Amino acid sequence: MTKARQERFRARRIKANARERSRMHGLNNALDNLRRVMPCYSKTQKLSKIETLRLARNYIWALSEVLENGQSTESHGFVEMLCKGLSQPTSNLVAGCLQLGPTPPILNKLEDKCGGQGVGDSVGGHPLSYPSPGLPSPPYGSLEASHLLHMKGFKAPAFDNPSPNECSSGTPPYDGPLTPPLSISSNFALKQEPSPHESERNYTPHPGQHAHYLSAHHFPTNTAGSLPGGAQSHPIFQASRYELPLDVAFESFTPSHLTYVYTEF
DNA sequence: TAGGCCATCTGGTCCT
DNA sequence: AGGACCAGATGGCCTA
Repeated sequence: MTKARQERFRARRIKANARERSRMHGLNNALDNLRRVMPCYSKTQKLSKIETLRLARNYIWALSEVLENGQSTESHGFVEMLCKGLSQPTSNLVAGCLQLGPTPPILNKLEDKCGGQGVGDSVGGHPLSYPSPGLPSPPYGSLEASHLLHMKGFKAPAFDNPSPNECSSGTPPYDGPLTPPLSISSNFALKQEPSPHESERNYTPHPGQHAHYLSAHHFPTNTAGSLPGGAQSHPIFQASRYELPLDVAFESFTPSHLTYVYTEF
């Protein structure tokens, strides 16, 4: 190879590198645009590329369920769909965002979408972006709901019993094993043995999992008064052995109650 | 310090 | 020939 040819080759390589850089920047810009329309968009706490794609898939799937089956965006199932296959930190982030406050950001986004600008039209802030009333500003509070599901052993039912008919309108093809489920850390002293409510609720414990139940002694006494319905009237306090499967607890108590319990421990 | 994530470089392949 | 796309390699940065 002559020197002149080497130089031509080098110049071509440099040009190709620049094009490749530019191409990747375009790809990243597109990915960033996608991040902006995802739940829990934050400039300071960016989702990774792979998590963005996974969340986008889940988001489309979940919104399809909303449209087709009328599922509530405030339901536990909606959050489960969003979190499916996501890493635990991302799941916690999403769950925390959607379970805090009176108005799910998703709803705000949908409303904004319908009445406002199109995606990508905004300047200096996306039309679908945070915050919504009652929600913390990014990076999403300190311990509150962003940690709410960070509890060892919690496993949402939909994650546990995957089946071909798991979703009436069709679960999106799953591209690999799930990352570890949302986990509830540690301090719930939890039991492996069946709960009295297990059969009633058709709740199936998971071998090797823990943190299945929440019972009265998990609630510090000074929080009892804030339980829904009042401490004495609430079933969890009516019997010393009364226990709630965690998924049921999540339906029964607001995030603030559970957060309170969690932080107390 | 290991692992995750990322940007960049590079060579290969395909298409125009 | 040159551009687009892709995947592997590499090194930097950050965090647990």
